Amino acid sequence: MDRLNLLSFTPFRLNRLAAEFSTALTADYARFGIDIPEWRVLATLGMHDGPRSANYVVRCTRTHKSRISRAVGQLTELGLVERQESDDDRREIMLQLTPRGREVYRELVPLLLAREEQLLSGLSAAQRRALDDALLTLEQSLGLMNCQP
Amino acid sequence: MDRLNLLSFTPFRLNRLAAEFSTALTADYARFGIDIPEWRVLATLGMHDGPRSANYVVRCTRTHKSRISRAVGQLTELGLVERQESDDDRREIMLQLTPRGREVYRELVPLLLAREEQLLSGLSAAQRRALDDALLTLEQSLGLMNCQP
DNA sequence: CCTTGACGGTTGCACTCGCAACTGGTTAGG
DNA sequence: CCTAACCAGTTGCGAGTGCAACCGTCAAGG
Repeated sequence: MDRLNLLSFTPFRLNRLAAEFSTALTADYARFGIDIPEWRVLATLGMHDGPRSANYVVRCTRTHKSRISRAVGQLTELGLVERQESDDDRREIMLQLTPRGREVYRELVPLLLAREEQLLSGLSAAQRRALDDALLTLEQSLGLMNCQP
Repeated sequence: MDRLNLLSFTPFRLNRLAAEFSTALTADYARFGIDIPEWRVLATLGMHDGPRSANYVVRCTRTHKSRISRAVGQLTELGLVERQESDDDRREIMLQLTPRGREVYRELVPLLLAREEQLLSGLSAAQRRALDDALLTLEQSLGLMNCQP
């Protein structure tokens, strides 16, 4: 076989599905004036209680540090995130949600989970488990799952 | 549960995996001086023998027409694709691979299939079937599978 | 100490992309 | 016919992104 069916080519399929999911979620972000990179910062900080360094967000989300830096700038401008330099390493910038940021997070999470549910609604429970399993295996084999502080 | 674990949030996971796959493939494209959108055009034209309209590529790949237009421009400049206006509808631009384009396609396909295989190598046969099944169901439920001429 | 290399974060720059406006061509309806 | 709405494809423009260079800080070794 010297031809390639684009529609069954996994990289293309993942790309297209990811794009579809992203644009669906954008509707929810937009309500709060933020976009994908800002959401990633918000989500990472929202997962924990204490502050986390910008670099931690970079490692967790596997997003380029310049993108994170600009997203953080945007979020502080919106008053959702606070920067404060670390005591033990003055290079690090520690980030944490402001009360308003925590509030936005709490409002946003159910919206996004509902959106995810809607997007996955075509899948049976078994299919979801199988998808989750396959994605996890891929993530591990590609080394995407290390997120230690 | 009022928190969201980003690492198990499907849109994020798809996005990250897709990005990982894309950058892996870029190494192969780059050898021929092309990038993702150019590859999509090449792949779509390569799947068939006769010429196809630019709009057909747009519908098949679900890529914005401006992106396709510029990709086609790039490919014609590289001598891999020929444009010719259609006889029965002079708005349409019919596209087809040049001999050189077909040659590049034939060289590129095995490289990309090998790369896909490498990326999926962590999955068992059953996992691959399950992944394929889940992706297909998602594609159908999102209406991504219509590609008629 | 001082130097050297590494690291966290920011920013200038070039590039790509999506949107919307536009061109030229087609179709339908009065 | 003629006009109006629509369609295929192109392009100008603004927004966002990745890269690389940069700044200030830290840690290791002489």
